[in-house]
Amino acid sequence: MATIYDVAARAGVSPATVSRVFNGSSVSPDKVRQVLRVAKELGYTPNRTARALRMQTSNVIGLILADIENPFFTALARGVEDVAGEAGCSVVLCNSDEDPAREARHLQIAVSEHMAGVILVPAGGHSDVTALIERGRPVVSVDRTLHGSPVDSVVADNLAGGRAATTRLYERGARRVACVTGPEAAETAQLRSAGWQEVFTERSPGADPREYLVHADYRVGGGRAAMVRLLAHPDPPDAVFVANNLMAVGALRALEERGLRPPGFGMAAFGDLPYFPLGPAGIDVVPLPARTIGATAAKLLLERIKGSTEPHRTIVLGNEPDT
Amino acid sequence: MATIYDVAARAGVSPATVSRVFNGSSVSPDKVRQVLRVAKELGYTPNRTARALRMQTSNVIGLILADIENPFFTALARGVEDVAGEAGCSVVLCNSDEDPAREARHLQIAVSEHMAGVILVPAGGHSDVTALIERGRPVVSVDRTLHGSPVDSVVADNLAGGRAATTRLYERGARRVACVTGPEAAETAQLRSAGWQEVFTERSPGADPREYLVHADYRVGGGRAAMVRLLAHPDPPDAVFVANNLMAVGALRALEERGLRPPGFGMAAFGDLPYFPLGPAGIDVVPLPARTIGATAAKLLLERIKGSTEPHRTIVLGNEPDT
DNA sequence: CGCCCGCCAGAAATCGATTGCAGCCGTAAA
DNA sequence: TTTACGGCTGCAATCGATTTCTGGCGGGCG
Repeated sequence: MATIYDVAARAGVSPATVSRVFNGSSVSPDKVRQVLRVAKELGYTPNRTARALRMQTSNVIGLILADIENPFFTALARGVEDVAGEAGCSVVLCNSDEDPAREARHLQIAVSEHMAGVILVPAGGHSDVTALIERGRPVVSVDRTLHGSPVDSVVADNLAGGRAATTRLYERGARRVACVTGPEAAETAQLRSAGWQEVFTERSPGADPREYLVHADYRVGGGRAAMVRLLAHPDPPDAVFVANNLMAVGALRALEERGLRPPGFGMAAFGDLPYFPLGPAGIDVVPLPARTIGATAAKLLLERIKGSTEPHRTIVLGNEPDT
Repeated sequence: MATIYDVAARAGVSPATVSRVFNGSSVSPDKVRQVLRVAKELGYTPNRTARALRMQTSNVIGLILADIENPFFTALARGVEDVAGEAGCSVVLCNSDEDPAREARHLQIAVSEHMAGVILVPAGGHSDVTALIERGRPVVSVDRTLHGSPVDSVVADNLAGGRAATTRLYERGARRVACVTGPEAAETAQLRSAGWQEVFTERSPGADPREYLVHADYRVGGGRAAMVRLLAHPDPPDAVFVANNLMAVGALRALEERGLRPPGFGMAAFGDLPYFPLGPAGIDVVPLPARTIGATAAKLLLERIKGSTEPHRTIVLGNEPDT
């Protein structure tokens, strides 16, 4: 690998000059030309490690996802990449798998790799990002908020979405709408089911919401099991609001196994169904602008990296599809 | 951030000793204890950037994917992560989006970030990995082989899979099996359709294979369009072999729009359908062990990183599901 | 004609870790 | 008692870039 010294020697200048050529300080035009020519000849690229060490920062931003196999998160990642790429940053992606320990390890790496900033889907609800913050590295949380830390957040309107989805099911004639939501600890799960519950208590006044609400794990298997449980109720629901995409797939499977399917059995889902082969097919989808969430988060992060010190914001995006 | 000098000063030893404590050289037991205590007090973590600069290598391995939104690749990524994580390496994931230019940029970064090695889904068929190789950084290609470079490869048995899928459709009574495959430039697309063609010419001797083979882009939209074209044939097929998961989804949509669906209209797909809500539902799936491919590649890469100099291998994995 | 200022370029310090080399000390062998 | 040896330890060089400081040079102004 050609270093800055090789270029300097061959161009008959000092390393400082070469550095200045690449970092836009004042260098006489002929030396600029000279240096660029040699650099091209030698195939020189600045060593990012050395640069990061010296500058105490890099142009890499970290993106820590909770589940890399969930299309919602990968779409979000696309949004981040699009914006970051345009700004000349590279994105490195890590997978916490909803495990706070793995998340902590990745955050640690972000610090010691001098990443310029981090976009994080907090796994535990109490992720510790102080190490980043102390070093002036901005953090943006996405999909879920991060309490008690000075970070920006970008989330969907979970409460309104839950409400809207449930309302639509009732308007389509459902008598009793159940709810499959995520883990109790998950903020999104709470909000989405809270939206459901508001409408449920109003529209199904006699019934006990607790009997029609099941917490699962936001994954296919969990959604299926939850649906099975709901169908076993003595007075079973005739529609269901499922709080995320993967569980909706699971719930559909459970229904299918019993010969049920939308729209006969009403279903609404929060977030677009992944690669659903059969159009909407009677399922009400509350759009979740994954890509926009990612893009917005990336913009916020880049602003912070550039030095913005505005008060920290939580941006709640409406439930509209990605453009 | 506490540095090695802070620890050294506070523990009353030299930085060299601190370094040796963390890198397992001989240090007297009491100094070890002393250093570790101080390190914990100060929350010291070695600066990976500095270390990478000095050692000319890091324990980060790069994984460059062609399409991060394709569940096949994310499953593959999981396989890589599982193995690498166990070996104490971190994985950073990049997305080339099938674009050789983006891929080149990521490879460049891999070099200048001193990554220990790279696992690559080659985008163009002629990816240039010489920069890595020259520096002794191993590269493993996955899903597709990389001609002309000294790298290990891990691929699925595309030819056999194409053959098997097509055979099964004929055995289920199909009269004429069409094929939707990937881009002409893609090796996997060629092999899978070659498998199909072998069986097709044998079982449908009168017909011209070229009329029943469509190249598309390995994405949902492309699969749908391809299927539409095939159905417009004057003597339309009554079954189709689709060469990847996403195009199968698209093809299903096209069928659905015309009131067709498996198993009435035969369909076989190469690779598991993503989050398919309705079990197999009459679709023949050639399993593609995505996770195993990733895990195998990671093992090969780690061996190379450890210094193995065995001749380079191409591992062809059979079409069996992930365990 | 002399002085000052601005522009350009180079020398050298710096970021934080690793590591070859050399010195120190204690013990065992001669 | 001297020599040798081996285990610890520290000094200082090193990785490759950035950046401050300093100095040379030329031009404009008094």
